[in-house]
Amino acid sequence: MQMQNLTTSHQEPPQSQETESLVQRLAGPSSGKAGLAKDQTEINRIIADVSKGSKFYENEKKKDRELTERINKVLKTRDEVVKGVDIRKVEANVDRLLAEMESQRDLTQTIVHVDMDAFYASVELLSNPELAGKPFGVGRGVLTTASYEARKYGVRSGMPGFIAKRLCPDLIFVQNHFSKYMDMSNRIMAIFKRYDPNMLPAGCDEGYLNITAYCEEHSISAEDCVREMRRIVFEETKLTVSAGIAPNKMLAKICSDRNKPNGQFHLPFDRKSIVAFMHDLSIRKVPGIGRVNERLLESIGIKTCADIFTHRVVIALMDKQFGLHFLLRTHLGIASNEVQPIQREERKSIGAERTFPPLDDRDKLLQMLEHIASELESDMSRNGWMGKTVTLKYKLDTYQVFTRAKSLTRYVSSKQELFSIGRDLFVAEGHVKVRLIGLRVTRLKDLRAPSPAGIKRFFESANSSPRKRQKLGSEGMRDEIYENDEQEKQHMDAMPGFYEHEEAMHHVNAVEESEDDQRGMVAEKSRERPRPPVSAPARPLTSLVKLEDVPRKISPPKPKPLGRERSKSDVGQRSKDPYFDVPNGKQAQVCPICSRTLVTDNQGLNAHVDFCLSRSAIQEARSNGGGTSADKSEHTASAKPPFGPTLNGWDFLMAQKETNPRTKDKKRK
DNA sequence: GTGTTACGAGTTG
DNA sequence: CCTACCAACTCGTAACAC
Repeated sequence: MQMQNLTTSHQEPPQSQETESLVQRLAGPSSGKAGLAKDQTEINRIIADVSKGSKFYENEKKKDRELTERINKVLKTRDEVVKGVDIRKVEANVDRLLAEMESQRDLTQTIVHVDMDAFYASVELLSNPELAGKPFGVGRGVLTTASYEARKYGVRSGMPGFIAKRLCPDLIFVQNHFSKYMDMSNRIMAIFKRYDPNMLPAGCDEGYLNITAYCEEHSISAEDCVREMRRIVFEETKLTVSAGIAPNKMLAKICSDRNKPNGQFHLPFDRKSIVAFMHDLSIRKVPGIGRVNERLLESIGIKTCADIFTHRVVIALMDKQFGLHFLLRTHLGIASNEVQPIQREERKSIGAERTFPPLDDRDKLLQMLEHIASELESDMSRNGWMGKTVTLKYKLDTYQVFTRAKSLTRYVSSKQELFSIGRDLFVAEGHVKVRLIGLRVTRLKDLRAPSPAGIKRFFESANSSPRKRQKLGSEGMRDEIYENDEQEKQHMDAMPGFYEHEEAMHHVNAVEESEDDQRGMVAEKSRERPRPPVSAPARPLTSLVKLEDVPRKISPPKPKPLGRERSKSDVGQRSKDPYFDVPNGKQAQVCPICSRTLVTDNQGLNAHVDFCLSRSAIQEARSNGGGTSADKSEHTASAKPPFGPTLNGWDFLMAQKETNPRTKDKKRK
């Protein structure tokens, strides 16, 4: 929902480059969204005007600049990488990969993505019919959603209230009523489950279903089935749903947007139609491609999924940056069609954070932090988690975000421990003016044993929605900090969707202790590792020094993805650039995909030597053993599609040629 | 060499 | 009048410590 407001730019006109792309950035997801807006450029202008000069704006400007820089590097890399390679050959190899993917295409499952129309707004409408036909937004400081009338003015979810008001002076603000949404969500999901008990909720207002079996059993067509489902939802709740029917999740999701308010779209289940469908599709529509990747891809000429094919050679040569595998699949319209509820075990972290009016009073901030620690504690105990790494996160009033982590030898979850660790981390930062502070715990241990009967584990009690509960609860200190906690409530209600559901799903199993798995006990020593001596100044500097002004030596820049410059803590450590660190190859060969030189080390791991792969990457690949995360070697997707792959580029290669028999052994490790 | 820690970036709803 | 731009989560990457 939100702040993708800062979409991207097209080739910015020469005049004021920055401004152009910035204006777009500040503007809106517009590019994608269906039928809104009178005149998007006018809207963009207003938004830019209103934001002008704010800290937020300045920060966006900076980020925009950084992105532009990053793009330039990408282009440069491209020019280098293209030199001297046999384009034809690369092309042929990619085409082979494509053919292989094509042969894996599965059209047997009927997947549906259902998506409620303006969910919160619709729910509000039910209890307040007065609002019918009027432009209104739900939420206060930040809108969680907007009625369709409001959208015509360019008002969107995630937009700050004051900007919305500017765009639409008559805008009515309605408060969030969270529990209502949750109740409604439960009712709706229950209906969906009649069609697929195994459905995958993906937020409180949407989900994926596999209706293959249902249609079969009831001898009904997919379209009729979905129509009926939508009708029933409407009859039972008076809310409308849109749906997409397709052979996999990605396509279904895109399709559900096609006839958005209260409609459905069925994509024919044949290769030709699918490829045609993808042909003109903006890559931005593809789940997993956000505003940054959109711009990155655009810079090499890719705007639509058809362009992926056109530029496949460059993508192959720069797999690392773009993710060949993922993009090829996208081009073909191939993605996962697996639908099943999220399993509890999949959770990797749990946290809490809070935004407030910028504050630099240490005591108040610590109070805040303590409060967050206690929220987190109850969240964790309520849901049965403990964890070994605690991460502090804070955002300066300049919107710059930092995280600081501390790992422990034991699992923690109590407020006391969380707070004291968080406090230490925070205090070490010195004097800072902050607008957000939060804690997150990772390396989790699940206190609720893997349930033997994993079936009933989801959704039973969705209203246990912890986050909200807590926040509504105990707010002793808060009043001291907040003039009125209106805004605060607003945050509480800000984005309930997904996580609440997940929590809900997790809620069920009985608590039972599992023995302390000591797997992670090893690096005891390393945890005690002192902070890099030089790093202190690297912290966000308090006082008057703006971060950008701090000389590099002292405050190294944030790493930039393409050729990472090394993060703060690295200052003064190694001096070589690991990015170009060439592994000690035992044998070299020609990469079958891109024809660059390929080095294979004595462990059977492969790397291209002209760029990208560092030793640690190799190490990681090695330690990854299974080759799941897509063999960190090259030619695997680096873009992380939310829809799981079925085959990755490297596997394919390996299967193709019997090279490196050892690779396999090693991988099985 | 292996395993671990730390931090920024990116996406989503 | 002023209002003042999210939260949760995952991933990739580099460095450290034995």
